[in-house]
Amino acid sequence: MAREKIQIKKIDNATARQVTFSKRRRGLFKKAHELSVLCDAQVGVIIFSATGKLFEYSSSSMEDIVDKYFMDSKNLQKEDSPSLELHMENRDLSWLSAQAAELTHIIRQMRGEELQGLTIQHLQKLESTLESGLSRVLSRKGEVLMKEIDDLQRQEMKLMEENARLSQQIERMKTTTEMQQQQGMVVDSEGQSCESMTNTNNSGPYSDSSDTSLKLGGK
Amino acid sequence: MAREKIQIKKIDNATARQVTFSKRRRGLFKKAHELSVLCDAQVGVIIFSATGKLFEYSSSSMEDIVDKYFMDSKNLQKEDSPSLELHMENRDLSWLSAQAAELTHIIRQMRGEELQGLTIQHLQKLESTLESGLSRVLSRKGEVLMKEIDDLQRQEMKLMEENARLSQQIERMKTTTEMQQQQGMVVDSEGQSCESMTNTNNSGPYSDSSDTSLKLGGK
DNA sequence: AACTATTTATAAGA
DNA sequence: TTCTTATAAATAGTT
Repeated sequence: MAREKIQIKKIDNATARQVTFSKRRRGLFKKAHELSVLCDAQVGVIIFSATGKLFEYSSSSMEDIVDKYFMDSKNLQKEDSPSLELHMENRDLSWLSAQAAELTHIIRQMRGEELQGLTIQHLQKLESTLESGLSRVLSRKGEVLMKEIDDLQRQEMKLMEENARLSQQIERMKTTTEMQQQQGMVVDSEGQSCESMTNTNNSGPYSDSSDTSLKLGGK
Repeated sequence: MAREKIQIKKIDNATARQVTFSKRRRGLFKKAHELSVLCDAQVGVIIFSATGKLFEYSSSSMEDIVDKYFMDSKNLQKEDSPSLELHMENRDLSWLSAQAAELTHIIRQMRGEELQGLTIQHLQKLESTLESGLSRVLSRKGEVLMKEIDDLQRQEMKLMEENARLSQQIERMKTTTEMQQQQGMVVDSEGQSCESMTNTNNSGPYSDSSDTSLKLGGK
């Protein structure tokens, strides 16, 4: 709950996990204590770290609390063969399932489904939530598009510079070739030199356009 | 931790104490759950309210945790026995937790939060979802408002008709009274006879209207 | 139950 | 670990 929001899942980094364990353990014990005092309740907390180390807090004798717990929970176990363990599991599962169903329902309502039974007030709230969400999405889209355009412009600049460089190079090669020809040096026999000749032919004042079209074609 | 700082001592007001108990109990369980997931710890919390009611949270079987606790606290060996069943339980739980987290994330994105990293395509999709959702909500709101207006208009009509009837009745009663006065009938002496006289006076061709007025009075 | 003004808890960084 | 600090969460009092 700070600096950045975190997902509630096992922390990968072992060191960070240990640090968080210490901090949150202290926080949990503090909260447990406050609850016991503020509301005159009996509270017991047992924690085993991943490495098996025990930590505990209890507002009164842990033994008393646990004894009382088992007396109570035995009374609750009447009709079922499933152990207490399964009870817990089912409770947690059903709680989470309910949670998920609730969230799904909210999403559906945001999509404009399952609106029956909503009061005008609810609809109004939904409307403003959607409006602000939409406006944020639009704004974000604008940002992303602007960035995209910016990137493209930079890329364009780079390519133009590159083209200019290439043109210059070709210009220089042409000059060299001409000088060589004037000096009676003719080199047409081999493939490699022929290739360079072809490039030379494409050169001239419009050589940059050819590069651009290649680039565009590639995209 | 809000509005005003409070001292950590028993809350005097019983109602306030009960409310705080509910709120903080939920908060404590949530924190316990987060600690168990984030740090891969086993956590058990037992709470008895001042009235003796039991509340509990445990990341796995409370029985296991308590057993382990007593083994540990008696300085006996510590053991690790994550049964297959527990493994399954944790898997299911974490799956559902992940599900819930995913749903929450979707909702946040629909509210225009947590949009970093979304591609233009994603943003576009989000935008159209929000737009169609918004338009459905607006349309539903329109329906609800129209129905509301319709109901109000019907009610208005009813009331106007009723008013007309009542006005007529009063008009007639006035006339009757004047006629009685002209005939020299004066009846002002006793309470009981006066009452019966009144009833008698209300009888006749318009006795049904009196029923209506009584009904209105009762509303 | 829902709403906020505040207080707390705490994640990341030093 | 401890301290700091920006932020996320919890929650006291209210409606």
